[in-house]
Amino acid sequence: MEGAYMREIRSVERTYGSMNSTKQELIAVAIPEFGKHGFEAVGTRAIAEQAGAALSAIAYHFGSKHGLYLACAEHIAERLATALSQVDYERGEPKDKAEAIALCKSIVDAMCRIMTSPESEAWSLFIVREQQNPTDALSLIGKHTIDPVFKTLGHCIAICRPELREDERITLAALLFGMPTVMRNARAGLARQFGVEDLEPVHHRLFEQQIGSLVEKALDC
Amino acid sequence: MEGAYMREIRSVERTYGSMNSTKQELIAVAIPEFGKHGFEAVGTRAIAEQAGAALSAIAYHFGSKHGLYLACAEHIAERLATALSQVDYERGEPKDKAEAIALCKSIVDAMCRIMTSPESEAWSLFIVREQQNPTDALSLIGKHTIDPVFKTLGHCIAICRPELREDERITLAALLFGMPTVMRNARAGLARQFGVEDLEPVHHRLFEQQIGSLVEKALDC
DNA sequence: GTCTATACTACGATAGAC
DNA sequence: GTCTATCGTAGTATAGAC
Repeated sequence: MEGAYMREIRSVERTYGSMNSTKQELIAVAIPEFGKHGFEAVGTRAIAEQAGAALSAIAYHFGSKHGLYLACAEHIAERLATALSQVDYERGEPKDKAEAIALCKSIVDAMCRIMTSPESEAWSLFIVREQQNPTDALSLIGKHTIDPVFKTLGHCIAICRPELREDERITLAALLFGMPTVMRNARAGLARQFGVEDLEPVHHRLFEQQIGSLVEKALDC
Repeated sequence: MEGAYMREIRSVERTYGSMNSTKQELIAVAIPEFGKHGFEAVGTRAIAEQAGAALSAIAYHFGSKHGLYLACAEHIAERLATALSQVDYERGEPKDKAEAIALCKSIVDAMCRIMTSPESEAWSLFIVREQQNPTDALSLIGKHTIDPVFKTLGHCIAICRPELREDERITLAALLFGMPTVMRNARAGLARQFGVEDLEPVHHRLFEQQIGSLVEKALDC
């Protein structure tokens, strides 16, 4: 569907930059940097240089370093929303236990993929870091995308484990939802346990399997 | 047991400083600051001021800001080791499945307590943060205290779930061990779900319960 | 062992030329 | 829209008095 013409346009955009290429380049560079080292640890000069832009470009496009950070957060929130919405809408309301379990597994699976896919590696780090010490707007933005999924998870748990109170359901939902983040947060420690430099796709698969079976056990009581 | 004499000594120590009171005060101030805001975000001037010491005291006692950070890590590693060793040694080798499950639960419970106790709140934040982007010496120090516990966990899992391969056991151990950290890492998001400003002891108890039952389900297949 | 004073570097933000 | 140049502030580190 994509002819040579469009490919050329895109190539030109990449090479010489049109529209807001600097703006987008700054965001593209900043996300992995903020994710890896944290907001304060990253300097505006380093970001600008890596993006091939002048220091003042940050102030021009985003007002301040913090503005750039927020722009990164918004960019990630959009991507995350689309990644999670795929799961939500391909299935209807779960009617019985089996459907509820399947839906939960697909949600947790989606989280696993988000946390492990190399494409999204940069911003999964960003999210985890921000989740740990939430700043103003970002937590609000992020929650707009996470809340509906969380609600669905709670609904499924209510179907599978009707004996649980609401606060117990919330707690369980948080645990299931949070498990995929364990492999992100404890990454360095885990790599040591496996005797490798860094986690590989094989280990991600192992995690997905174990998490999946744990979700089943948690719901099929 | 503490007479006026000792109280006076202590008062003198506080006021004029003897031995290494400034040194210890600097560590005591730095741990929660580094934990809350991260290494780069915390200023040496702020730490010194809060500790009632001069800026140069940091350079004198620890060589540099990074030296202070390492000293904090060592201090925490000691405390963590004692907190976890209580669990390890009060029980012998687990001989049957029931004993293994009980030992696992006590380990995970200990982690929960470490993650939630107000006393250790400051350094649980520090640990989680460091675990996320590990720096030189600290990860080595921390692992010396965590590895034995992790090994015990793997041993218990081998007893309960003999059908699992070694890499699967490691994965499961990491998940069980990591669950208590979920409530730390996702703290802000969780508080929103519960509709409170910050997590309260009630919520911590809820987590401990749900985690406990999840551990049982994971092992009692 | 702890303080004051200071040198040096790097940061974020801004002004103004093109 | 992007650059260069510069301002004020803050961080680390050191020298020297007490």
